[in-house]
Amino acid sequence: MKNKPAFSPKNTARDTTRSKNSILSAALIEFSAHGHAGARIDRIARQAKVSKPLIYAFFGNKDALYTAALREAYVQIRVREQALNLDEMDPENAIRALVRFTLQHFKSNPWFVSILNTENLRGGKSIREIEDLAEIRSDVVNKLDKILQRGVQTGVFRAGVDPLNFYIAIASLCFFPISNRYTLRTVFDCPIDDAWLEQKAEDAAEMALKFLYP
Amino acid sequence: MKNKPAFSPKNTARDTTRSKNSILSAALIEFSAHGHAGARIDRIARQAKVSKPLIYAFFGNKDALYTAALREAYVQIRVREQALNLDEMDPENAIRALVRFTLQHFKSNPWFVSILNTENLRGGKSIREIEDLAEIRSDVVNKLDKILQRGVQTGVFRAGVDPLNFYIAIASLCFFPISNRYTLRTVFDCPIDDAWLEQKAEDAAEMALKFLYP
Amino acid sequence: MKNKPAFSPKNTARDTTRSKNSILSAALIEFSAHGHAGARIDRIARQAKVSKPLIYAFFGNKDALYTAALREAYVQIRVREQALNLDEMDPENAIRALVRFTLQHFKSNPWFVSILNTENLRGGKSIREIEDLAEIRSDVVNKLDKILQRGVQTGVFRAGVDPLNFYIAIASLCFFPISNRYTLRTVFDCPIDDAWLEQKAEDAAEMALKFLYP
Amino acid sequence: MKNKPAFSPKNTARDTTRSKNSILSAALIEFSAHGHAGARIDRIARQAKVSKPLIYAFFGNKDALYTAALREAYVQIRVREQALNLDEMDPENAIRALVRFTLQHFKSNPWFVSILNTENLRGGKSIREIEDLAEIRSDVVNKLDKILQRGVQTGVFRAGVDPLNFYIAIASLCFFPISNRYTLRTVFDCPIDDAWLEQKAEDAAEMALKFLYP
DNA sequence: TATGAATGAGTATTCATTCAT
DNA sequence: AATGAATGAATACTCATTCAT
Repeated sequence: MKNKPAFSPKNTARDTTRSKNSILSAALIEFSAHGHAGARIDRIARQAKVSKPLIYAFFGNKDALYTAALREAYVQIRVREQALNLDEMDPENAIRALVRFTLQHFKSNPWFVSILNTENLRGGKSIREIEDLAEIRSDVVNKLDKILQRGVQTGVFRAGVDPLNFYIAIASLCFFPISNRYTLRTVFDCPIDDAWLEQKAEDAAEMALKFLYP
Repeated sequence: MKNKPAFSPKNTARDTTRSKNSILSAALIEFSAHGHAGARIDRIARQAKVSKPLIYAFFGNKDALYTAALREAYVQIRVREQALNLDEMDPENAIRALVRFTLQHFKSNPWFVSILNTENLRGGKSIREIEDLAEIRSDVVNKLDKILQRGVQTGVFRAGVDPLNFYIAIASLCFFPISNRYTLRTVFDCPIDDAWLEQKAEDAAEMALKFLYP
Repeated sequence: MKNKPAFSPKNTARDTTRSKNSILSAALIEFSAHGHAGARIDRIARQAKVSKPLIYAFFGNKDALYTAALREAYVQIRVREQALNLDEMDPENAIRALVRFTLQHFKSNPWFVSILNTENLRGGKSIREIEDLAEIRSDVVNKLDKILQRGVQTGVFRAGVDPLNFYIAIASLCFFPISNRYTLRTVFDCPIDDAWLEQKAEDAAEMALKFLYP
Repeated sequence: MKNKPAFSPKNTARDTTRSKNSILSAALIEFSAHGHAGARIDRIARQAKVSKPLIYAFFGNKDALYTAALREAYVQIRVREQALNLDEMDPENAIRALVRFTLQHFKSNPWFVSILNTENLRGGKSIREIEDLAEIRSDVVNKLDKILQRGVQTGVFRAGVDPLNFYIAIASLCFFPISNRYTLRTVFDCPIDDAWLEQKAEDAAEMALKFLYP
């Protein structure tokens, strides 16, 4: 019981960070899987391999933990967005890449889709509380703006397209089929498998491009 | 105690129906406002002005009530869809009208958006249980199909556009800005008021049409 | 399981009252035995032979239950006070009887002494909330007033003694030795048994009377 | 991390005492403000500006800390009692001074009143544990004894009055109006301000003296 | 059909206490 | 001597569900 290795003096600070991150990851999973009301602190503690009181010591209460998890969701998704490099492609292909990436992004991080929906179901009660909004804001709109400008310069795109509204359109086309996959599947009796989503991405890219052409 | 007046024969059947509908309406409101886990049978009973045991007598348990409310949401939304008449318009205007209607539809029936999201958050656990799917399926895809065919015939639209996929694209463009209004508002700092949504509808119609042109 | 006697239709209303009273009695015992913070809803439920949710259904929360128990303590003590009849005694004996009764009263209803102390320890937070103060107010001061007036008339008591302040003095002399019996016992090493308290009552009566003589 | 300066040899003994006293003061405040069950080790630690483990290192557990705080209450109150000098007054004035002092004493040290009540509510569980009772016992009874003897000698007081019982009577008259101020205030609708208490002291002195006269 | 009373099994949160350094 | 991190065992309170009538 007392055989902790003596060569580990850095324990305190590091373990705290590890515990906090562990809790945050577990909370993110739990809240996106069960929603705000359905999430259980018990499960988060078990998943994070810490005790419940530690969660309360670090985060205060369920609401604050949820808010922290929501923020973490954005932070993680923004980190993953960094990987996207569109500067070297020609404008049309950049748009195609952006659309494919966006859909793929939502598909491979379903907890993000879920926690977004959860938060909107709550009327955005918690996202308003987040202070450091800079870390939450997406850089993609800026990237898109550059692509559009390049396209206008080369004459392949028409001018006057608002990058934010255009990005929201792309996000809509990519988010909805994933977010609503279960109801779509039953109501329209379509498979919603990888191939189907792949096709969605192609359609969306096509639609986006045709909207941009002069 | 069991001396209900014998001279009230209509009581039984009619009141039963009224109670059931009252419960269903209350449940729809409650589930879309609070999600599945956050909904409270107590509140539904109070809102519907019936006792809790009556709810259990009619619907069995919370899950079954939720499923019934979900079904009711679709039924109601399909009823409202009937009002839409597109046959008399020329194809382009019909598309424009369809897009505007769809966005308006989601905007004025936010409980539908909410309960759809709730159900998808649950992985579609309940919608699978609904038996009478015919009543749930939308007729809009058929209407859209006819428009597309008319457009192809008059040469204004290109051929080969799948009506279902095209409808899902339109739904995406209309659903997402409403469904995600709260996070969009905070993250992108845009107003999401009526004017903004109006503009969304115009953009969406434009995008849809350009996708259809030859 | 379904063998409840058919001849008991009055059940509902009566059992409710019985449950409420049962809870109230248990709460009174629990709060006076353990103080406000030390009291346990669990124990109250077990003692009252009802479930915890029923307590919450009837009383709302721990604080409200405590307030109700405090009120009940006063109500019960006032009821017991009614038994006291002093009109037929001569003034001096009436004072003696009043003092003896007061001490005996506190001695045989120790939960009253305890809950009074508990409430004062709380700064009177709850007694302020009680609405129907009439039921809580003691009639003893009025009775005492009459005795004093009779005594003044017969010349055995001096005039000008305020009945309320005089009653508080009597209450002080009777309350303190009982309320503080445990610390007194240890600090002054005196027995604080029935005989000792009996003697206290005689001393108090003597002191009270000498204060009244002209 | 363990680089406390070696040139601080006084540190050990003196700081220990300071920490202990700091804890004790904080505990006294906390226990008298919230009772035994309502007191929080956390708050005591914060108030005393030490860590919780230090409290446990010094005192063992909550109960032992409470006992130490109770003892400290008596010690402090006895220290304050030393100030009282009655030898130079004539017996009647000495009694008056004693009564006034006693009431004033309770009024200006309300934590003493509170912790006494708390301990009695606990059935004296902890005061029994205190070993060094000598330090806890009041010297006032001895002082009072001398006054009574002087009064008997000068013929102003009657003989045969037991000083302990008489002191308890005085304590009763002074303790109760302060201890029970909140319930008295509400039940009898009297102010319980300084003037009222002042009057109480005069009444009590008057009552005490009349009890002593031959 | 309809309901007020009642409850078992949770659920967020707290608190005295200990561990590891 | 001293502490930040951590936890087992409650504790007030809730909620879907059922009982008795």
